[in-house]
Amino acid sequence: MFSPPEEDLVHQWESEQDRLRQQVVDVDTEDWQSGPHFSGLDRVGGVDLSFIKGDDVNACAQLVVLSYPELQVLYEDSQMVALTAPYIAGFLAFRETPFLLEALQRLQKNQPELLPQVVFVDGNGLFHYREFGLACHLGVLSGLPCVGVAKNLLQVQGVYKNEEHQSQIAALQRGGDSFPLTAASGKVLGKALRSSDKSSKPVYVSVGHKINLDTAVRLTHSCCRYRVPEPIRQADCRSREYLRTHFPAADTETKE
DNA sequence: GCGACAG
DNA sequence: ATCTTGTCGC
Repeated sequence: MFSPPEEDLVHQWESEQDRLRQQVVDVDTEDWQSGPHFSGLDRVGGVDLSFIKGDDVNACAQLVVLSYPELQVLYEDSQMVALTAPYIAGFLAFRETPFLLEALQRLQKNQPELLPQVVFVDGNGLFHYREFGLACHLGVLSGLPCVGVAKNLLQVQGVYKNEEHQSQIAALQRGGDSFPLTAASGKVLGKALRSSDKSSKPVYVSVGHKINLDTAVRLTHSCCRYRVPEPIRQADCRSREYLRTHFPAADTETKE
């Protein structure tokens, strides 16, 4: 009768994820996705949030739009926001999505011609406890194609970071090589991708919305100058720089 | 108690 | 997410 507040919150969030999950489209829906070189794709977006050390409330929400295939920054939006939801593994979207959506809406209102045709999200999509990670959440709520790219492996649904996984990583020879992340159910939830020849540590790609897994993996590889896809890397770099210049040493603030 | 735990 | 410099390697 009196369950802990956080437990109630989690239950509420789980049902919300179950409801929204039915709206995920895990196949290609755009013309540019069919071609071998994504002809027709001109703009790719990237989103990220950066925090001030020791402050888990105030963050800089970042949206960038890059040209494709040049990967030059066409648009940048940095906005300080105050997060309300706590971070709970499996529910990252409830903490970050509202502010990423706001950034996309600002762009649609001010320069709709620059709206990205696909958005790279730092985090997972279908590769998730309940197959509805941040990339799916943002995709469904925005209606835009989204790709989830996580830098670390989430051990879910029977996918483990064991010796077998390590050997599969070792077998990735060149940038573009990948192997599937298969759930105990047999469903492929995502792929581990060697994003460049240089980086031996893979990134984990999964479908967010309106794109199929193999297209998502090919696209991710084509957007990588370094290990992390350029849209996400730029969003990360620029949001961190924003915090550096607007909140210099916010940690060692003079106190009496 | 121990290990996991996207960002 | 953030705490944190240099360092080993190509």
